[in-house]
Amino acid sequence: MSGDHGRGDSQVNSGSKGSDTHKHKDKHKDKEHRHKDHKKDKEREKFKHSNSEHKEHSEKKHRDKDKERLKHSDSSSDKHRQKHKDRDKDKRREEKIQSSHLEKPKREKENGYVRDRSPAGIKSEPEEDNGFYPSPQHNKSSRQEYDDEEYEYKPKKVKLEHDKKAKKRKHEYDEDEEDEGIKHKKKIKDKKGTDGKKVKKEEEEKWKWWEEERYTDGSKWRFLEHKGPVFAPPYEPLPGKVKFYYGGKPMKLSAPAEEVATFFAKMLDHEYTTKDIFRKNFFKDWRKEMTSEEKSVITDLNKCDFSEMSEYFKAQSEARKQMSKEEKQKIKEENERLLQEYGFCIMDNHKERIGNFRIEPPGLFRGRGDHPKMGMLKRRIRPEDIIINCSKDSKHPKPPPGTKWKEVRHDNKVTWLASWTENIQGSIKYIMLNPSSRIKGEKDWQKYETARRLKKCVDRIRAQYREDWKSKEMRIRQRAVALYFIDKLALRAGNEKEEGETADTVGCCSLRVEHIKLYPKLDDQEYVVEFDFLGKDSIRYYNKIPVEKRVFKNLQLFLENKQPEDDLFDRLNTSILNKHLQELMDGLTAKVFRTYNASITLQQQLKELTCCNFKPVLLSCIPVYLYCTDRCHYTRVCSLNLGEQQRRGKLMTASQQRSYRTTEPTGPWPFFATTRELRPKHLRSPCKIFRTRSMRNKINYQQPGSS
DNA sequence: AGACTAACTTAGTACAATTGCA
DNA sequence: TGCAATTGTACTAAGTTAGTCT
Repeated sequence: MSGDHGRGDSQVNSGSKGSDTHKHKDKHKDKEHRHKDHKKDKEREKFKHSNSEHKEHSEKKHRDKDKERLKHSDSSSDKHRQKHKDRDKDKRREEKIQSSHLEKPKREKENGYVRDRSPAGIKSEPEEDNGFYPSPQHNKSSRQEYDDEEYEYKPKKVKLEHDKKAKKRKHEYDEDEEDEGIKHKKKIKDKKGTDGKKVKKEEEEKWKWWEEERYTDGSKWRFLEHKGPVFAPPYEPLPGKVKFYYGGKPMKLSAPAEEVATFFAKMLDHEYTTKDIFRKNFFKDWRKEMTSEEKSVITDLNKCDFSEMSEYFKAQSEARKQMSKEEKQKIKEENERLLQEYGFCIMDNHKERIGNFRIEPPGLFRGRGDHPKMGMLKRRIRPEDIIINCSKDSKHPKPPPGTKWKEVRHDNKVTWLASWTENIQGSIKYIMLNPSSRIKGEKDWQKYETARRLKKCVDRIRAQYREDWKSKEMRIRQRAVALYFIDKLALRAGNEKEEGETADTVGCCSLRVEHIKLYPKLDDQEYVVEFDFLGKDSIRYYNKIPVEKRVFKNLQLFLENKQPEDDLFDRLNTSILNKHLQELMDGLTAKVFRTYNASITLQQQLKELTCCNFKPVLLSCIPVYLYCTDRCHYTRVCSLNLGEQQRRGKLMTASQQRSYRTTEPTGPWPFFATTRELRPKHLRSPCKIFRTRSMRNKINYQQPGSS
């Protein structure tokens, strides 16, 4: 059964152009009407029966009226559509920014992997808080055997060392630093000197975190020390000769206004700056930075001439390209120095690479698709905005002289090192570790393990949702059809989004009537559903796919008496769906289907397409695409980021190894091959494996069947 | 039950670095 | 060997999920 689930999807990158066709005619007028945040009604009614009461929601009157007419929603349950749109967002954001995060103990859910609960709760007092992982060298015995049937992570033995002195830690840190820092440089040298032995030795020294046990108490670490983030360099005013003109006349701007103007000038060649929303948002925010005189003069963006600024930046970037080798080397060294100083942290007793240790610099917000906030000013983040997370007994990072952190906290239930609240959407941004870190790798591993468990019960789950297509209850039918789409078409869950805050994109649960078309017959196929919507990142999803008759009939039912802007699945949301999935399998959520189906597809395709008896595990950052000639579509099967060192040395980090595990049990460990090793001789003709990004771009623009 | 949102994963884009071809 | 094409990496936007509060 699993075999017949071909992904018939095709993504067509349409950008904002595509989205135009998706706009509702009366989008603004009717904002209220089709706001996606309205909550679905309490679901009580039986599909057939309906004597339920009609809840009144005055704001939704029109819509509710329509709903009332729905044959199938007879029972009453009009959607409960509570609006909160009109809330004062700014106020909320303000509050959000001001309110400090509360440290709440959270129950760690391990997706069902770790069932044991270690009694070793973690203590927060420095004297008692110095548990270190047993070092890998001394922990060989804890090596995990891979067993498909009963694979489980074992709980990490939590060794608590009392009173680990800062001195000792410092010592280890230094040692580590020396170790890693020198190692890194050495490695490069060795590479150059083709000294294979040393490299090999270093490979062996790599920390095999996956052979160790994991925390089971929900804590993510015992000890965390880092140097804090690197801030964006301060604004450097333009040289006097570079002028801004307003209405043809040169005008000297105040530094804050000039800085924001340079953000615009730097984007002048970009299509963004021609978009009305972008210009409007930019101008509004820019004016906030102006002095009152500037504000009184500069009233029309069209009269602003940034071209001299723009030319200046172009010249600068040109000059950068033309720099001498020495100069370039100097910059490289400086970057390396910053990386060495701020790019690593000590988590438990290992030095780990930080993913993004630089704070996002100020600039203009570039949303994707038709984002209502594009062009808004992303403000400069100051130390006062930053919450630092580290262990109490670590050497806390120092804020830049004369500044303070917003807060220093010690929450080992989370993985981030620093966070701040961003001003565009009011969301929180984090500084976290690199994918090669233990903490990311474990999570990744766990993800694939969950997918592997799904493999064991996917037949049951599919049988179940097929059965549910016949349910008496509308909500169950909707749930079952949605799940079928998620499984068959690899659609995303599709959360509801707050209108006006983001681009109008949807996923499965948030599909609207206008996003599908039903064709009882199309060409020589029956029961064809045509999907046309903007998904994540406003990438257009366009697909025509034949579905089973029952699904088709259900869809017809769901569409009855609905307006184009109404929800297709009006009795469903991601929360309902995921709760259901959780009951079907521990740890199962909608996204697991994507992981599972991508993995199984990769595996099947490799099996089908390769003729050597080996399991290639793709080892480079090159995205690999498999072309399924029978279905006329391409599937992106994988890509990953491999660090420079690994790439050069052809080493694979643990997390990368995990990333490439597919749902099939791999035995002790698969034979690894890189994409480069996946040569034509390994392939069955006439299959095609594409590995280039340029190919991906071609693929993305390709309509299904048009190849 | 729904609103809110913290925390984390996924994924596109820009540009730097590297490769490969004439 | 020089330049165009391709690939790698950093950055950060846009998702998902689950916990908590009302």
